[in-house]
Amino acid sequence: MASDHNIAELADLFRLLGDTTRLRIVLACVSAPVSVGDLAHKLDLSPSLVSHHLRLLRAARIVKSERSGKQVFYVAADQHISGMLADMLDHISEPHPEAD
Amino acid sequence: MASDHNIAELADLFRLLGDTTRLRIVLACVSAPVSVGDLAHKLDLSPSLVSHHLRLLRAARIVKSERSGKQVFYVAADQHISGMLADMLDHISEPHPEAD
DNA sequence: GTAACATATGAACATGTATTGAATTGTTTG
DNA sequence: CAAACAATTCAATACATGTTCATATGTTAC
Repeated sequence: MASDHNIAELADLFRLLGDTTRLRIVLACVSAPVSVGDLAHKLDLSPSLVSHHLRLLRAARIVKSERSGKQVFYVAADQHISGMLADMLDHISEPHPEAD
Repeated sequence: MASDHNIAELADLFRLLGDTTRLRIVLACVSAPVSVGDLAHKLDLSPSLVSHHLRLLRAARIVKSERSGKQVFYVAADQHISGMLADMLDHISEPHPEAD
């Protein structure tokens, strides 16, 4: 079964991905590193907001960061994250059978 | 790529699973139907709170309900949900490689 | 029908958190 | 060193939501 610690950690992961803005940010840098500014521009968000969210995502090891000159690039932390997100998108895009 | 609608739906799913109490409830009825009272007793929660959460989970098609006499039994809505949760638990329980 | 039980709902409260804008830190270029 | 750019941090605000308690609905047994 699932330990309390695992449940808490899993809930943390879900909670972070459960915000539309944060999820868009993760999906935008899931396949290749993107700078904070590019993310902000691409998603029409303020750099400040993007940075706030990236800090949380980084702390949870959902993304990792790498500095290159003035810019900092973020990308999905590992294959687990990107693969999981792909699976979840598959799950969502499938037709929902009617049930109660 | 992921449409806005898909992103919103996926974020909803994650958001609902991102609460410890709700996640415990889902995990407790992932393999077999459990009544509201049993869930409350097993998880040491008030029936009211459990019912509130089940309503949200049911609306999002994460669980489905079936009445049997006075009791209402809840169980994971489909294989996608239970399989996804198993995968996620695997992901969490694996050791985290050190990275930045 | 009434009583007892199981579940659901409503309102109120407390807590958490997403967002914003200003100020700060870090980095490169002159 | 100063200026310009990128990113981060801080404080404040607005909003969402988890929890509680009281009340209501639905079901079975007497």
